[in-house]
Formats: sequence, structure tokens, C-alpha cells
Amino acid sequence: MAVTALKAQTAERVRGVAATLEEEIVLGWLMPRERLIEEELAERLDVKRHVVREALAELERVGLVERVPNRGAFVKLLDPVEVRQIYLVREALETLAAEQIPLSAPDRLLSQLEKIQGVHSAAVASGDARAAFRANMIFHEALFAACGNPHLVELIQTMAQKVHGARSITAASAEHLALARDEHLGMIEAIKAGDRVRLVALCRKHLGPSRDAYIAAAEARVARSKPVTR
Amino acid sequence: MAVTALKAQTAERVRGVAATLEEEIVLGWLMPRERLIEEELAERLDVKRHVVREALAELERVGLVERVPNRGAFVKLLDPVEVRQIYLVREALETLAAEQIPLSAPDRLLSQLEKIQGVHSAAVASGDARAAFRANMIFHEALFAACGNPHLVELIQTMAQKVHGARSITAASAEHLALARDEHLGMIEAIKAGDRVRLVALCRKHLGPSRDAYIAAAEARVARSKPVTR
DNA sequence: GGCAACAGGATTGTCAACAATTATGTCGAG
DNA sequence: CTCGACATAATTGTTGACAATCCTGTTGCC
Repeated sequence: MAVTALKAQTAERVRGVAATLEEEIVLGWLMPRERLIEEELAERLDVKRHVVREALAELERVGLVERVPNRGAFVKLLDPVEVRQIYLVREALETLAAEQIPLSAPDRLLSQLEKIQGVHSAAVASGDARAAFRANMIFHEALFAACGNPHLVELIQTMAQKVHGARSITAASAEHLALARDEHLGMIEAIKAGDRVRLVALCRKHLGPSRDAYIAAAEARVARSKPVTR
Repeated sequence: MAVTALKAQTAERVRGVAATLEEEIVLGWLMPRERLIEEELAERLDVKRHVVREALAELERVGLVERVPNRGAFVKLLDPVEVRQIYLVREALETLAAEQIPLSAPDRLLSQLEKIQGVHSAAVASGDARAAFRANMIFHEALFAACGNPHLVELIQTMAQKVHGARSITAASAEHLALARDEHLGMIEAIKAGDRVRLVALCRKHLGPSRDAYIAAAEARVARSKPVTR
């Protein structure tokens, strides 16, 4: 994913690397507990080790990777309790935002959302999980940005990132992707209709599947292997 | 846990520097728009430049400083609109947390809060703004941590940090400190009495003064510098 | 007098070598 | 055969030097 500019300063490259790693985690290409070696990533992503280092620090702050001093970084394995807590907060935040999106929304917002959703639907149709993931993120950002409070949007994104590690199940499932697509379309309809109650309800409902799928999978995993890996 | 060890790894030292800078901003020792020079800070805080660099990056992420590539870092000047938005989110988050604090609270929590508040009250009495600030932060962390959702607590702290730059007015005012102290005591009482409504109301009210003081000051400043927009 | 080009200094950004730490493999003693 | 000490390799952490960039004051030209 070559970046556009010939000269990008470190900060931007760090974000790029972090975003790439994030994607690879969401798509299940990097698995939980997998070790992330700085030099290896530096070579693979064609970037200096220092940049990878900072990117890993950022992902640690977000909660996608774990880092222990002198030992390195790993993809974090989320436990169900944590996931539940995070989704609880997400629900509160997204509800708050959805309640502040101005209905009778500007046409600009609607056409923007429809355009983004077009990309998303196409990705879902062609089974391109990566493209679907990207379009999905853009859709939600655009949707919540309409609430007019950038700090709230930032928080929503932060919390969404936190559970990206728990999404490899749904992010690659055609079934789940199709459901997400339909719900997006429903949100657009709700905005069009000026139906706030329905919009908020949809946002809430939208969070459910990926949370439940992960929790179910995690609990099944725990049941399967008795001893706590340490 | 070793005492402030002779060997602390960079990550911890970064946090330390960031915390120090944060304090100096809150206390008004570093003023908005003031330039923060890496080498200078490195020498003053007895730390390598690289550490200062990372600390500044962290404070930028939080929103306390602004950084432009190749030009350096400045203490960010918050505009009133932003401050209002942030406080709106803070109110929502802290309300959510306060609603989840278990009433009939464990004695452990109460005695902990009372102990912390003892330190805070003492600091207020002796006019030690720095100590008061520290105790204040600890008080709120302990209070909200009781909600049982660490991710929510993290968000609350993040949002609190964002407006630290807007708090130099109240952080050094005896009047405001005394008010904060009384409100803290009120919260403890409310928990003791199992009065959730009162607790939530107090948390809400507690946010008001520093927000209003800053907005008033900022708007006065704007009015002064921009003659007559009638 | 004003303005543009230009040096000089100050500050930030990049890098690669070096040091410190931890994991891994080997060997000998019991 | 198992255990533990030791040597070795792999990886992360730290540092200082160097390069790139930007601000400032100055000079020379119109």
C-alpha cells in the first residue's frame, strides 16, 4: 500500500503502518498472540525500524497489541469480559452521537453516505473483505461526524479500534457483511425519513452481531481448552 | 514495585515527562501558545531529547499541545466551542459512570475516597495548587473506577486531559478549589446515603465551574481583541 | 524606503551503530 | 534421563551524530 507522497514525514508513515497492521489484525491475517517483530515488519512494510516501533506503541495505546519491555509486541487476545465492557461504552457513545445528528439532514450528508455505501455494497457483493472493512469505517465516520462534535467522534473511533482484534470472525463472513450492508441502508432510510428513534435503534442493533459472535467464539474456546494458557 | 528506580525504561519516563508537562500546563506555568523546545525541556527535566519528543507526541494526541512538522510544539489554545463540546461529552461519560457505581458501596471505596479527600482538603487549606491538582485527579480516578468499567474510566480521563489547558484559571483559585472540595465531600456523603440521584447531579454540577470560567475568560479575551462586531 | 534574495543560527527529523536484555541451545554432573 | 549452568543468538532499547527544515536578521538592488 504505497503511500502517495514521495516525502512523508515519520508521523504520517507511523499512522500508515499502524493502519496497515490494524487491517491485518481485523482481517485475521495477524492472529492473536502472534508475535510482532520490529525488524521483520520494518522490512516487509519498507520502512525503518523506528517507524514500526512508534506504530506498535500507538497500537498498544489503543489496545490492539500488547507490549512487554525487552520482550516485544504481540497481537492482544481480548477476553470476553473486556469486550462486553467496551461494547457497553460504544453503545452509549454511539447513541449519544446518533441523538445529535440533525434530522432533516442536509442533502450533502445523505448523498455522501449513499456514495460510501455504494462502495461498501460493491465490496460485500464481490466478497472483498478488505475493501468492505475500509468502506465500513468510512461510513461510520461520516455518519457520526454528522453529530457535529469531533471529540465525540474521536472517542467513538477509539473504542471501535479497541475491539478490532475481536472482529476477524465477522469481518470475513459473507453473512455478517450482508447484514451490515442492510443495516447501513436502513440507517440511510431512517435519516431520510427523519425517524430518529429508528436511527438510534439501528445503531444499537448494528453493534450486536460482531460482539456476540466474538463472545460466543471466545467462550467456546475457553470451554474447549481447560487450562488457562499463561 | 521498586521505588523510583534508577533504571526506568523509556516508556515510563515518557509518561513521567508527559505528566509533568501536563501539570505545568494546568497550573499555568506553561501558557497557551508558548513554544515547547525539545532540547530545552530535555535538559530541564534531565532526560534525553528522544523522550521529550515522544512525550510531546503523546500530549499532541491528547490535545494539550499542537505540533507542526519541522516547526515544533506549542501549548494549545482551546477555543470555547471546543471546550463546550468536550464538556458535553464529559458530562455524558461521567453520568454514565456515576450511574454504574454500586450503591451500597463497599466500605473500602468509601474509606479510600475519604483518605484521598483528606489529602485534597489539606492541599486546598494550605493553598498548594499542585498538590490539590494531584489529589483531585486521584479522587476522580478512584471515584469513577468504582463503576467497574476500566475502558469507560480511561475515556473519562482522556477527556479530562483534553481540557487541562483550560483549567489554569480555576486550578489556582482558592475559591474554586474550596468549592471543588465541598462538592467532593458531598459526593462521598451521597454515596454513603445511597443517594444515586444526588451523586449523579453532583458529578454533573462539578464540571460546571471550570468550564464556565474558561468560556467567560475566553470570550472576554475575544471581545477585547476584536473591537465591536455589532 | 521597501523588497527580495541570501546567509547564519536555531530547531526538528532521520538514521545506523552500539548496548542491554531475554530466549534458546548445548554440555556436563548427578 | 533430568537438571542446571553457561555460551550463543535473536531481539529490543538507547544514544549521539548528521541531515533537512525553518525562522531571523542583513545586505544589496531598485
